[in-house]
Amino acid sequence: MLPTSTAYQAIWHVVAQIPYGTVATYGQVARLAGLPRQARLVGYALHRLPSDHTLPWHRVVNVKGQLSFPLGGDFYCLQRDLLMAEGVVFEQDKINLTQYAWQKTA
DNA sequence: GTTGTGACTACCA
DNA sequence: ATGGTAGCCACAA
Repeated sequence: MLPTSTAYQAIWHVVAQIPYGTVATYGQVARLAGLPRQARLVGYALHRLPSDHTLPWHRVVNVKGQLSFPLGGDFYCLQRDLLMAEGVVFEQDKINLTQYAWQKTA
């Protein structure tokens, strides 16, 4: 399959395409990036973002519609704020995926 | 080289 | 519904 660096770029490319005000799951991003079953790698790719990133990483959440951070943590609050700034509503620390999930570009 | 960990999911009890 | 387990893969120690 693709070299690791290329896989990261594919992931970043997909994340960059997530529309404003919508979210995608790690698994979905992995699939769209041509990396099925590698949701974990997506998390890793985002964790390993270069310093000059300008990527909407906050639009990627886990399949439960929750943030993959400890509740109340710094990253948690940051991601939540960024999403709320885009009009995404949190209900009980969760997002309604059926409403905000990214419609895969046919 | 092996082992453990992590911004994950799917499957099964 | 909830909780444990297995599969995935890159990376640090």
